[in-house]
Amino acid sequence: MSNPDATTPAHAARRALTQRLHRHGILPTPQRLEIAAMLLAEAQHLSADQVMEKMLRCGAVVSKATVYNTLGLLVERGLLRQVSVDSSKSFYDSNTRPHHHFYNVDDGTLTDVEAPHLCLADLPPPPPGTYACGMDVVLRIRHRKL
Amino acid sequence: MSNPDATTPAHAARRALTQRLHRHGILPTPQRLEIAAMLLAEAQHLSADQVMEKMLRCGAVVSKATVYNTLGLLVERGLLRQVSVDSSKSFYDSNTRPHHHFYNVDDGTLTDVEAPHLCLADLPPPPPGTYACGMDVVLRIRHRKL
DNA sequence: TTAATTGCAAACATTTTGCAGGTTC
DNA sequence: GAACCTGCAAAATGTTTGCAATTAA
Repeated sequence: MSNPDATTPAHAARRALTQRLHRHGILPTPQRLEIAAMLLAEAQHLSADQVMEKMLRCGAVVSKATVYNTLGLLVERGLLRQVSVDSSKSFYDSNTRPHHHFYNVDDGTLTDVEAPHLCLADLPPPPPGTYACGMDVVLRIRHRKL
Repeated sequence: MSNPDATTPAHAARRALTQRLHRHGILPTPQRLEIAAMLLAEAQHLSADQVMEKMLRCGAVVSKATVYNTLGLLVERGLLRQVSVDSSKSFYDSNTRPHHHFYNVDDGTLTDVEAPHLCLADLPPPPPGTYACGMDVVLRIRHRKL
C-alpha cells in the first residue's frame, strides 16, 4: 500500500512547495509548509489573525509567534505581499504579481484590481539617493448610500 | 496698549482658524485650536505621537486622548488626511489637496508627490453597489545601496 | 552536533473607551 | 442648564520579543 515514491497529487504538491521554499532560502518546517500551502493555494487577502484561525480550524499545530514569523519571512522572500490599508492591521496577499486593491472601508474587505496600464510615466522619479522599491495603490470604496 | 479689536497677524490668524473650524462644524476649543494651528501652519506628515510631543514642547496642555479625538475629528471633517503606510501607525497629512506619497522605508519618512496627471482612466470602475471614496498611492523608496 | 525553529507568555506600541469633572453655548 | 469636551487611567488591539525546549540538517 505505501510507496516511498508515491505520486498522488497531494504528495506532488507538497513536494513542489517544499522545493519552492528551499529555492527562496526558507527551511521548510512543518508549520511553514502548512501556512504556505494554505496561503498559496489561491489568491487571497488574510490578516495574521485570519491565518491563525484558519490553521487552527484545519487542525494544524501553530503558535501565534510562528504565524507572524512565517508571514514575515514569506514577505521578505517575496512569496507574499504585505498590504497596509488600515493602520490597525496588515493583510497578507498571496498574489505577488503587480496589481492594486479596492479596499471596502465599510466591511474591511480587500479586492484585487488588475491595472497593468496605470501610467507610471507621470510620476516623478524618486528623490536623489533613493530608489523605488514598491508601489501601493489603494482605491477606497464604500457601499452606495440608499 | 490693549485693544479689543487688535489685528496683529497672530490675532487675525487665530480668528481665521476659529472660523474655519466653525465652518466645518467643529467646536473650537482651546486644545483643538492649538492642535489645528500647529498642524495647518504648513504641509507636514506627523504621527499622533509626534503631534502630542510637539504640543507638549510648545507648552500646550493636552492629553493623548484629546489628541486622538481631535485628529480623528479633523480627518472626518476633511481638514486633515490620514495616511496608512505602515501597519503600525498612522500619519496625519495637513495637505488635503489630491496628491500621492513617497514613503521612505528606511527612515519612516513621508514626502508629498504632486502627480496631478496620474492616469485614472485605466482603472476599473468600483464593484456594483459601491462608489470610490478615495485613492491612496504610496511609492515605497529606500536608500540606494552603496 | 550545531544551528535554526517553535511555543508560550510577557512585553510593546498604538489607539480606543469609560467616566468624573469641567467648559461652552 | 444641557450638551459637549477633556483628561486620566484602564482596556483593547495587533505585533514583537526573550528564552527554554524541540527539531532539522
